[in-house]
Amino acid sequence: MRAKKLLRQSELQSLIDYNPFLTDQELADKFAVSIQTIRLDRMELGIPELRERVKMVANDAYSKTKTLGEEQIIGDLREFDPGVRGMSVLDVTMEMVHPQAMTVGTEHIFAQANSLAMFVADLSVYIRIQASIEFIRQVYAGERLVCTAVVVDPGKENEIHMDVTTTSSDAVVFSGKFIFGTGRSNK
Amino acid sequence: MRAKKLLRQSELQSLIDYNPFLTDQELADKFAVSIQTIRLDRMELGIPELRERVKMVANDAYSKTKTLGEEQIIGDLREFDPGVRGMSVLDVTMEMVHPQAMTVGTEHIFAQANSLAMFVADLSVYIRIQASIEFIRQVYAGERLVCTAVVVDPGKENEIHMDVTTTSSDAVVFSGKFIFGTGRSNK
DNA sequence: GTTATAATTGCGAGCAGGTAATAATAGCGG
DNA sequence: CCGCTATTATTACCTGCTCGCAATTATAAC
Repeated sequence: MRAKKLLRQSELQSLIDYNPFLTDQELADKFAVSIQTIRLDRMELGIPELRERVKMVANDAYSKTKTLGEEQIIGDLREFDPGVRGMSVLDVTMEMVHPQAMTVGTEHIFAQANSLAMFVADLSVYIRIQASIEFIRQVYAGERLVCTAVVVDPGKENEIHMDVTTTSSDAVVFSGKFIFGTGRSNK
Repeated sequence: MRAKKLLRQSELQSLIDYNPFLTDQELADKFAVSIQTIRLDRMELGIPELRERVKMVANDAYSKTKTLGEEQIIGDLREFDPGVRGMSVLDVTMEMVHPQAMTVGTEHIFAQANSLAMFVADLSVYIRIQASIEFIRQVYAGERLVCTAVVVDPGKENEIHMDVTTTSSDAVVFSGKFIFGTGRSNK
């Protein structure tokens, strides 16, 4: 008797982990058990009700897309000399890796570099951006990416040139040259 | 009177856009109006109830972390000829724009292009990627980005060359040349 | 001013997906 | 067979709505 219950509860746990959008009724059907049993199981396992689960997922997602959407800098800004140079640090989390390869999507590496460069250049609006970039090696979860952006040629009118390099424990993983066309004289 | 209503509705729209977790009661308080008015406004604007909104965010987030984490393609794959060419479509949502400038972060445009290119090249693992890219103009929420990736030089050993172009209603917003170093002979 | 029309507000019922509490029943181990 | 756990049933209540209908208030039209 006890075995059956434990089995069901562990399956319930992973079922809900996998799909948090299931109602108690649906779960009860899957296990051919009454809805009350499911509720008891949830209580014993400390699993909140559907709506709370959905809310949690939504909140997670929301704060995640917010940090990716509303801040300028992807990663933490560590050094900053406006119009001159800047440095940011990005810790690679599991969410950033493609599970099959276990490597970080290059879009994240690019996003860190690009956002830092734009922030240093103080460009929320651009006319045109050109870049020559290179991803030198793959990056794995747990690595700490240190990105440095330096303005190299403030000479030309309406253009800001910038060198951006990302390293992980002193090995270069990304480097790029950015040219921002601003449509304004970069005073 | 109609002016007041329209103003409130547009504010309501952006309020909910900004924070979908508000109940009708909370919204009614903010506008110093009855809860029924809020409900009428929501209906006229086609805004679903709180729980539906939360569910949508959660679903989005859920499928997003899945597509961004478990699939290679950011955007919807529309055409695909393995090793030859591919096309993907990405609808720009509010979450992708930087609110100050109302323009899309270039990292999203890059992510679409890069992931499509890697998918067409069938590269989950790379040795080195070089790219020369250009963001030609800014992109705003609501635009539909159509990205095309074409393999242009399958000649060289251990290298895949690819041209990637992103357009929005037939105007080019991004173009890039990617060179993937594979460390394998591309059969 | 006096209507027509639009906007707002106020109920009451009902629904989904629960919580909480309490009671009845089934199943098995000793 | 007794006792205990597991399961099921029942009921009341909750939130955040929808739906339908009526009443009131504000604004525009004549």
